[in-house]
Amino acid sequence: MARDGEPSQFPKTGRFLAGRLRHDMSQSEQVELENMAGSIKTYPDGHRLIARGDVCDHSTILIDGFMLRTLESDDRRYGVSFHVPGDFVDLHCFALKRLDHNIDCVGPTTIAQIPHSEILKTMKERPHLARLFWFSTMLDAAMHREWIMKLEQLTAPRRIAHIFAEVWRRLEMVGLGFEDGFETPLRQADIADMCGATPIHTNRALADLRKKGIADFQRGAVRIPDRNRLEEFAVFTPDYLFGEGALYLRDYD
Amino acid sequence: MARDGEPSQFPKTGRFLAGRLRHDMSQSEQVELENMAGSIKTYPDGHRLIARGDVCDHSTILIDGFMLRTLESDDRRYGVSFHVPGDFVDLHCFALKRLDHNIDCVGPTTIAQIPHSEILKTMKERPHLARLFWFSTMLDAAMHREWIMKLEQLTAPRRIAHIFAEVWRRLEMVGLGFEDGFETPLRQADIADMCGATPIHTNRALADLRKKGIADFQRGAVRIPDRNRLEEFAVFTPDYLFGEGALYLRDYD
DNA sequence: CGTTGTCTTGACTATGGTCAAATCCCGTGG
DNA sequence: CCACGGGATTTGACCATAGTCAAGACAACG
Repeated sequence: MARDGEPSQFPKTGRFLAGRLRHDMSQSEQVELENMAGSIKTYPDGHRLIARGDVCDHSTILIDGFMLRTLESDDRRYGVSFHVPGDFVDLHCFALKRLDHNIDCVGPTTIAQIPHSEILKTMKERPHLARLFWFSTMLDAAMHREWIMKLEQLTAPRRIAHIFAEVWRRLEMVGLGFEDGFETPLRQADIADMCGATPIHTNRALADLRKKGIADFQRGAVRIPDRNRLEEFAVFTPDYLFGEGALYLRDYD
Repeated sequence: MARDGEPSQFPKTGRFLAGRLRHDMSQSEQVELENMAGSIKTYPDGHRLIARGDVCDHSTILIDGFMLRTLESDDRRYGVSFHVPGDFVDLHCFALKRLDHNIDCVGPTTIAQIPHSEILKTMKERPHLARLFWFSTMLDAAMHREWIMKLEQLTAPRRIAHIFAEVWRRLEMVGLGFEDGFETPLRQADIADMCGATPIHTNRALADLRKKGIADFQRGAVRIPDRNRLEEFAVFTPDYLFGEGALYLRDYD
């Protein structure tokens, strides 16, 4: 199943850009990146790795587990994006200095951190690798945009189906998908936060997906009998993930 | 009214990052940027500058007028973000190569374009300026995130109020706001596209804002009697714009 | 003046929120 | 092994927000 991203050779950063532009990284860039990453750390479910407004001097690569980017308002938490292994979750804050959002762990997670001084050095000495870093943050922006459209376009059951479709694809890109779905520590309340619905409505929407035979979400795993049916229901087109497809990049220059 | 951004000295790029990190640009960087920009062009209302999937070898700085980033699905147009003068509207595509979205003109617009070869040179020779470019794209991502939350959190009248509050502030940052509101060529249908509502519902929501005395949107201009009331109604906090406020950046390093 | 696009209004339906309560699930302690 | 407790999930009844279809008013422009 694992296609790209060699976690064995590069245990900390082997999944970075897997399925996208990893093929455009030279061996020496891959080694360089791996060496930039500091010691491996683990966090429990629900841990808030970074809070809005924190000044940060390092960025985090997610090795194992899942994370949620969140914003808070009126005592409610809103999910703005979801992260899977290989994602450079807060590279944004290298350019922004302060992060405008929180980074929350969903389930137990394993990470490594890269000091911003290393990234600055990369910008000065390795413009090609720097551009790949930039690319990875632009990928997040493209996913944000797609999600904005989907929030505007879709009803709750379809929004949830869209989340499932996207996460499944992204997990496959880093070698973590299964034939019939994927594993996830998400709770219904997390999904509610992610699609801006109440937990109660989310519950009914999940029941609807189950009844329709589109997706069966149960404690820790999503089973999807028919990918086409799911993606059609969710009006999901994977181009914006910049994997294979209409927007796929062969390489730079 | 104009605080930052000196369009006289730098007619093409003088508003870039005005109100944010422009103070962190050296005189030589400002000159360099201005020189990178090609000839000035104008486009009519509704012109689609770039379409999703286009491969681009230059990026556009908006000098005058307004633009809308849009995505299309099921024959409907969805606005994902709005742009004001000084915005580097499609710098994203330097890193992404193909753009995942469209760039549409709202009203007549004036722009200049910067070839990607120049930006590549900047990355190799001027890492500090390159980082400011990156910053400006991360600003877009931060605005996307805020908008995701607002879509999840707010009803239609409040969404519209939020758009007004944000656009007003951003126009002020580049010296184009007025005491009591701002001018805009937006139609009700555009606002509908931007907040994911039907034109009919948007019309009622605008009537609601008018009745409440929060904002009066009329052909080409928005009049806002009381900023505090608008921002409170919209649950608007300007931090995420990275102007003055909790997330403000003094400078890099 | 009529044509066209934009805006406005009305009546009805569907999607999602709120409050309240019941049930399920699983780890803990007896 | 079984009762207990707390979090997570499920169900029901009712209300609010937003979409749909249809039609009318308004304004700008020829």
